[in-house]
Amino acid sequence: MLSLKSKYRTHTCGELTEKNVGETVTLSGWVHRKRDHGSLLFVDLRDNYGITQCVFDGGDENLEKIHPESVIKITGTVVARDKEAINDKLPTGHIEIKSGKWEVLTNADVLPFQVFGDDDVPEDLRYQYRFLDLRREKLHKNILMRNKIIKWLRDQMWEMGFSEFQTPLLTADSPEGARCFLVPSRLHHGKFYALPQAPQMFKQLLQVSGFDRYFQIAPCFRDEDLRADRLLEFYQLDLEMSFVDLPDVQAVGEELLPKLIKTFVPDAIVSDEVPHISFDDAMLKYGCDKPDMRNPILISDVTEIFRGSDFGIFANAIENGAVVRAVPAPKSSDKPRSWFDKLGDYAVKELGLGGLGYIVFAEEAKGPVAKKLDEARIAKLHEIAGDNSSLFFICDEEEKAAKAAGKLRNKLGEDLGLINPKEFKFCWVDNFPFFERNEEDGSIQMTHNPFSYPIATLEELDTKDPLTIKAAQFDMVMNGIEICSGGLRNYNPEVMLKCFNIAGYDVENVKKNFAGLYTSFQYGAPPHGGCAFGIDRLVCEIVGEPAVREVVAFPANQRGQDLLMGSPNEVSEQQLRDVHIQVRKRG
RNA sequence: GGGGUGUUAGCUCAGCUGGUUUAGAGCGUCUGCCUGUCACGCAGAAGGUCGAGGGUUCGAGCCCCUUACAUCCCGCCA
Repeated sequence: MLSLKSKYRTHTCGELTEKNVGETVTLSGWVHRKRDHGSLLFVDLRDNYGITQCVFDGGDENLEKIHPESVIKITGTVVARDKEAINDKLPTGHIEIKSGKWEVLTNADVLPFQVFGDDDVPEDLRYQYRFLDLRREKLHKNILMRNKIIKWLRDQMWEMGFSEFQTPLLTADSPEGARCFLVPSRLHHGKFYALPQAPQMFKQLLQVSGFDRYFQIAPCFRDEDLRADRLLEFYQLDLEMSFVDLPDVQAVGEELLPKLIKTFVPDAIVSDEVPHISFDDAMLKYGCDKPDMRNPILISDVTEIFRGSDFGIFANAIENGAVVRAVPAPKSSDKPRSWFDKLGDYAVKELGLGGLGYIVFAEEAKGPVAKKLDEARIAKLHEIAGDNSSLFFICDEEEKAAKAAGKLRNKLGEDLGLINPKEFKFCWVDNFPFFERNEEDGSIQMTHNPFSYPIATLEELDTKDPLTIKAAQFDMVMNGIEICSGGLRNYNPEVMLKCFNIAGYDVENVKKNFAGLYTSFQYGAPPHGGCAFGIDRLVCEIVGEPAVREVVAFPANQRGQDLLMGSPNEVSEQQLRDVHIQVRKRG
């Protein structure tokens, strides 16, 4: 390994121990903290590798005045600390540097916020001084962890026989999905490059090119509104394989993910099995397409129990096509009235429901809904809920009811403490519908990206109701977070044209929008499939950060600005002229 | 584009139902003291257009309206 020694240091700030006692050493780093006792001065010196305490016996007037975060070089002798003075919190806590000489390398001004400690600091200040923020312990650790995870993932992919590729960042706008970032072309008047939303077509072309197994730690760009878990530019572990069926692609995820968590979260309880859940089942039982499998609550459809009952609101709605979904809350029968009222508020405010009906199954069935139902119906509901539980009812049009029930399931799981944060559970969600009906104009459109393969023969595509056709497409979900999406690709030009045809596109359109890929399919394309893992989100889960910006060194803020570099910014008139652009007036 | 929450010292926050003349505390900064601290301690000082603008009121940090900014969510987006 390359030595870390230089004219600035003989050791790092994290490596000296009792073994080094008596040695004369030189350290360089940031003044983390000073403790001034008059004629005795302690300086904690920090670098990437750790913190070492330096003592100036007799004090030092000049050093006392220096600001924290100034960079200094200290030469001194390693001495063992007295027993009482040992600091077990530091790896170097058994020794200290009895200092002779020191020298300022660079001075720091008064800081806009403290590097030491874990004070809350406003986001905009943190971004404006990201280099200071990155010195702080938590963020510094997160970034180093990300570093290790990416190296580990890359090693795993190599071991599994994948080859690593780079694909263009200046490419063409692809017609589906998110908005692209555009880059004007200087050489081609009025034309634009687009930054890739993902290297989708390139990785497929690499399959057609015969490379068999592709992977890339790929930057992806999407010009959409941001969230805590979304960035303008983010990274995916992108992979693609030839001559595979769905289970072959999924095997990569099953091999990779549980092992990843076990490697980087030592106290995690990781379940190796990755159950398959169909999209329809996920929407019914979990109320979303990314169920958190740690949550034991299962949603039931109880439409038939309420049909024709005396509970008029539901019975009438059912006649008009609504469904009723029941969400059980285990061991909640002793909750006070206020708990139920709060959930009712939540349902109205957050879920947009008219209200939240419920039955409490204590000694007897209680609650306003129970009064309206006969014994037989109550017995059936009791069976679903279990003893000492309550059952919440959501009645609405199917998709809305399912989604609201899913959100309630998540909230109950959290509120009732049913989720163990140390646990990591996975599942596959598959059998997504290939087509869906456009709510606005009633037309048939593709649900997923246009590259996925239908689970249907050409003949079935011709004869079956398109809405019943499923896609060879899957998501991998970890603890309720979608961490991977993939599937088999549509490599057969005939099938591809048929699918586009059903969605209302003609041959010319396909040839135009997918020119390169479509052409390549005319010359022998292997059956292929692949997927992509969201690296930023994975790192978040591993280090326990809810926000993806906490695991990226230089993220844009929620408005897509980089306050440190000042992007996006205006450019000169000449630069605009070079790329043949005129900025329109606002409004 | 829409909704929730927030904005008081460099930073974190308190400030009751609108009414102690001078808006408080901790951290940081500055000055002084301190030989065993490691969140060092002690004494003192500086530091405020209460985001901005308008309104209600005898009186507004607090109530109302407008607006800016931040953040989280919906739409959008894998």
